[in-house]
Amino acid sequence: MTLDRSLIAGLPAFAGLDGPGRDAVLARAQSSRFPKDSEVFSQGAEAASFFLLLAGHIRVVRTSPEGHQVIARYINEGELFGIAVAMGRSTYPASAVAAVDCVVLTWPNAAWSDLQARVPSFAASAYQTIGSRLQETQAQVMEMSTQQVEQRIAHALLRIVSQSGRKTDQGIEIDFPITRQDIAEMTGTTLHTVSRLLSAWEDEGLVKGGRQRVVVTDPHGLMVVAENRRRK
Amino acid sequence: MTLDRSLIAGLPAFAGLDGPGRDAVLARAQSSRFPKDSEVFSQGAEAASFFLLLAGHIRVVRTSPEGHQVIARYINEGELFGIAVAMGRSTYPASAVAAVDCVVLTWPNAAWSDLQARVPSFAASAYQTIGSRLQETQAQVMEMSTQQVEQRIAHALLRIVSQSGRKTDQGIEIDFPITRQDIAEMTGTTLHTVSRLLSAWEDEGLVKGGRQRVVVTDPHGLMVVAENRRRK
DNA sequence: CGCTGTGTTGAATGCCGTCAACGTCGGTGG
DNA sequence: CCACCGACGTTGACGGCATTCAACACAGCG
Repeated sequence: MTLDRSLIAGLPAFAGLDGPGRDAVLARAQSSRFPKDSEVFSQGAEAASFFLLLAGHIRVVRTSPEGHQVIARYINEGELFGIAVAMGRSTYPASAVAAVDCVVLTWPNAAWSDLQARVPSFAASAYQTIGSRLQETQAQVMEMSTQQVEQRIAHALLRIVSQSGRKTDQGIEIDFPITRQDIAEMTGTTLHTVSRLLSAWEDEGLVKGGRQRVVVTDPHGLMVVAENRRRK
Repeated sequence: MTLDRSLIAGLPAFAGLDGPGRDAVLARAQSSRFPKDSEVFSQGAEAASFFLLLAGHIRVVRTSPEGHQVIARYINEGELFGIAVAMGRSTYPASAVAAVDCVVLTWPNAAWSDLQARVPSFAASAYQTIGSRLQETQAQVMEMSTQQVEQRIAHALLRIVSQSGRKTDQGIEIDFPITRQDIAEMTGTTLHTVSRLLSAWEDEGLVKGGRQRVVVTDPHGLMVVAENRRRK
């Protein structure tokens, strides 16, 4: 089936591609649906494909040998992911789990070198994606080295709402289900500490919590917390 | 001046390149010397060039707005660095400082797209470099999330000696000057904690310290510490 | 010979993880 | 429809690890 071009027009991965170029890229792709909590790919598995998220939200999870889980990032609509092939890897370094029902474009790795040659701007977009992930990850290392838990969690929340926020009359809401445990795994802390801090922030009117739900009611106030600028 | 080809034969960045291909790459490069403690490039500066380290050791340092420093990595001989252009960045995200006197190959960014087209395997090597740095950085996030300071420092030392170790009769020595403060900035801790742990390990016969000097005398024993497997 | 950078060590504080208990929501099956 | 159960969330108490504060030792260098 031919994909509706309007679905993918305007995505960064397709920026600067004319109609024929887009078609060349899309011709090799297959669209499929992943229900909530299903795995798109699995850590350590042979990397056979790379992906683009058309709709939904996906979390990328790394599990340590001892069984600790860390959420490396959330993938938003329009982003490439699982591009192990572009990094010269043969296995996926993490697992990708649908945070909600998702629609995903899938390319076989075999298409990569061909696409790279014929549609350079598509490959360039993939490389830039990797570059900005490296940036973000290094920024995260800095955060974990220099900031305390409270600032890290505040930053993490602000990052999520800026990328995946949905405006409501209460404030900006994270538009996928996220548990305290999830936030803990993003920030290298425990769900207890996250819960305590969210409760405290709720008392201060900065956020509003719910079951698998977080609404930032005062982004500016939360920014003050994130930069450790408030009087205690 | 024409570079001696033997200097760069066998580097990963030149793997799979025939003589003419190598020459095409080298023709655009310039070799220069950086004395100890000098900056090859500076965080935030306009990225005008990319580099390859021919000899010496370079540390890549990120400084936060509040002035905290973090050592993102050490560059070893034969590695590409400062390849902002391959990530689509216009400024350097970190500073590069010579840990010892260094010899560096420099390409102007303008050469990038040309080289990418004419010598694809050179570009591929650069992309793979970025890919493995992303990997390593994500592994570091996992470490910082799940392990305590003692294990992190042990891992960091083992990583350094495996990449930049020099065999001596005492054990494996880090072959560039490194302070306790440096180790602290690599692992997100303080020089005090590093000093305490190194002293303790010296008592146990695992390492041997000196001024800006660390020798691992019992790599296997240190590995046991790194994996938290020892009886206290 | 003093100064600066580096390293060591002790003592006190405090952040945050751990342990524990309980509360609440939502789905499921009888 | 209701009872049950598991997942998720909250809160208190405690303790340990690592930072912080402080003082000192030592080496290299001008």
